Amino acid sequence: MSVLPDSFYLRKDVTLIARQLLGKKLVTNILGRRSGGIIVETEAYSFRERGCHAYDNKMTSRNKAMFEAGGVAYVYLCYGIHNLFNVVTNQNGIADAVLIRALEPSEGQTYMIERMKTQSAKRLTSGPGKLTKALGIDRSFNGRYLRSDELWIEDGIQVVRSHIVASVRIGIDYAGKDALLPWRFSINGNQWISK
DNA sequence: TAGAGGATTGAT
DNA sequence: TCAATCCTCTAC
Repeated sequence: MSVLPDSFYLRKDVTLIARQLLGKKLVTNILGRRSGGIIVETEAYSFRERGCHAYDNKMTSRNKAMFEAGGVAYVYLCYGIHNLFNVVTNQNGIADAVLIRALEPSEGQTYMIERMKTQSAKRLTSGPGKLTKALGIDRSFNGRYLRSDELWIEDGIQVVRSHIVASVRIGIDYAGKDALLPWRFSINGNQWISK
């Protein structure tokens, strides 16, 4: 297993990176409690379209991590309840990011069950707000380097192109015609995709 | 500085 | 279908 290099994130095509993140493994190691899973669902966001927090290059205190050079995390609070985890991409000053929407757990399920306060190993990480909770990711990870000791993404499984499904993104009706962009990517038939 | 609303989720 | 829940952004 090898941790993804900065060059993976620094590329300009955010939808290509969103596709290539499928099959990669997101891992946290918090206080020695290591857990992680294979990425099975992503969404691309770019400053060029209205679905993005940094649309039109507008920087705020919330989204400023998106303007960093690719290879850091952008974590923010949604609906006052859920932490959502994004991978920042592209060069410094260009606000593109990929939202990680679902994982297939591959290690540390015991810790995930504990964090989720559930008895069941089912659907632990099948949604953007759930996977952050299961992995222990909160807003203290905002701006964190993705090759750090507590958080990283490494090589996982190969996903062939024909198994990748593109569809419209979730919950951005306010984005007008940009809401119709097919920038949500998932692994066809995977059990862990969000509903 | 007040008010509206959100890249969600789980219970009803 | 709806409430939970609070931060962020916008308008005044």
